[in-house]
Amino acid sequence: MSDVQYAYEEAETRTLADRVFEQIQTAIVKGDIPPGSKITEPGLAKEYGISRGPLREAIRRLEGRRLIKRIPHVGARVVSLSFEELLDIYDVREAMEGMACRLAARNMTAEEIESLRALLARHEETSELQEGVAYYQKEGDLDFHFRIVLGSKNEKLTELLCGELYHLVRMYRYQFSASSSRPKRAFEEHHRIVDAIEQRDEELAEMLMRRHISASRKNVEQRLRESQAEQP
Amino acid sequence: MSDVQYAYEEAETRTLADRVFEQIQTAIVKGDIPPGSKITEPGLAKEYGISRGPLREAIRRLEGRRLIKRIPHVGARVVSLSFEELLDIYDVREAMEGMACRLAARNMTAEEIESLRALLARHEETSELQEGVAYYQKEGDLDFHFRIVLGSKNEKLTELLCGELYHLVRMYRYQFSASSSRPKRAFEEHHRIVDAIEQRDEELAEMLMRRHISASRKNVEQRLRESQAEQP
DNA sequence: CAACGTTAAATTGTCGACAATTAAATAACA
DNA sequence: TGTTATTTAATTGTCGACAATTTAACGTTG
Repeated sequence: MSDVQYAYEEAETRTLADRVFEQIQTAIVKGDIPPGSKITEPGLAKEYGISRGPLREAIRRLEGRRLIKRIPHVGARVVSLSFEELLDIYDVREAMEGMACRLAARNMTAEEIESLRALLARHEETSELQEGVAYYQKEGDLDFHFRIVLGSKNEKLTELLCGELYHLVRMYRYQFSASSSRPKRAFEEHHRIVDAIEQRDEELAEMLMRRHISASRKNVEQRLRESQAEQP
Repeated sequence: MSDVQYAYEEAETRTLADRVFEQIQTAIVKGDIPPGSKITEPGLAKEYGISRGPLREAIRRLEGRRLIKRIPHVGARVVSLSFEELLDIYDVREAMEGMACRLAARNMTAEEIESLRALLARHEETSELQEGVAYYQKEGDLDFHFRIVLGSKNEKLTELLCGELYHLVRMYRYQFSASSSRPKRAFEEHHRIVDAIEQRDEELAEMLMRRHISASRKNVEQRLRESQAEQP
């Protein structure tokens, strides 16, 4: 966590509010501040060693990013997604990442595609070693999707997906994690997607990505309904 | 501007920062504060009659919403989109509104569909009266799209489109406005979209919406390139 | 002892003052 | 006259104090 390793000459020029914004954001995304928690200003201010002014600015920025919900004169809480919202995210991802994949087939460089292939190969190795460890697999899965979004070269698409939706996905990655039979399927699907991108087949690339996300949505939906039926 | 007309018993409970946030946002979206303008804190604070504290919080929230870009120790500016970003937005809209239209065909109530039909009828009237007035047409066009997004009943989709992208569309509605031949076509397309929604034909609804947005993207792209060629 | 009202504590909202940094204006020099 | 230093002004960043509101704790009363 120390900044020492980055021995930049350019002295820390960022603002306190900016740094705390990122710290709180990663804390939320990593789960250190769980969904639904209350954000108390004096508490966090003391924790981060700053006054309430910059802290409030950081909170307002997170509010704009929809990671925090605020009620006037009452306080701020980390967002907490319902089952419906969790599933809603999949539909949004299907639409946007489908488009991202189409654009990636158009705009990715040969080097980027090759690097994507290498990433898949690494995943395949580690997943052979650690069977069923869905956690690592999930982070790797996001890496894959992340690169394709970047490959679209569409700034707005990237902002919305990487700067907003993926935070939520990471927050709820436990709920998002697929069943033990999915990973193998997912790998195959990833490979086919890269194939389509490499062949510059935009339509196929979009279709495969949409199916891929739609399939994991169905998977998660079923699991959610099961766990919901257990404890009503 | 007086709040007197709203004789709510619940006294104005919102925060200064909240109100100013909305005021600045609408000022930006309406063009009163044009793209690229500098936001000076003392200036706006005096204009809105508040201190810099709440004003800064409002700015940070707008920064989170990506309507303002800030550079530490230098200042904040209203975002300013390049041609590429302007076109990028169309691709994002094609993807998200296509999905919204698919979901609307699934989830819109009969009343909502009827109301949508009525809206189209009103537009047809006014557009017959005022030929070629692209401005009104454009606002009406957004109304149409707005309702379909709401009809999707997907909260995340609605947040991202209505709470983020549409602000940019409104900001640049002048550049976004189509050529004089488009409105007639657009009307027909709108009608077909409503038909598909009414028939609960999800695939067709999505496809028609995607074509609709893709067509106006092509239209705008051509116009942008022309005006770009005139003054390089 | 449950429900209500009152008081006390804690939290949020707002402001003005001061420090730090950047931008502008002026002066010095080639 | 044009360019670089230096000083000045303006703007941004941070803090602590106080007011307003909500939450909690407490005691009262039926």
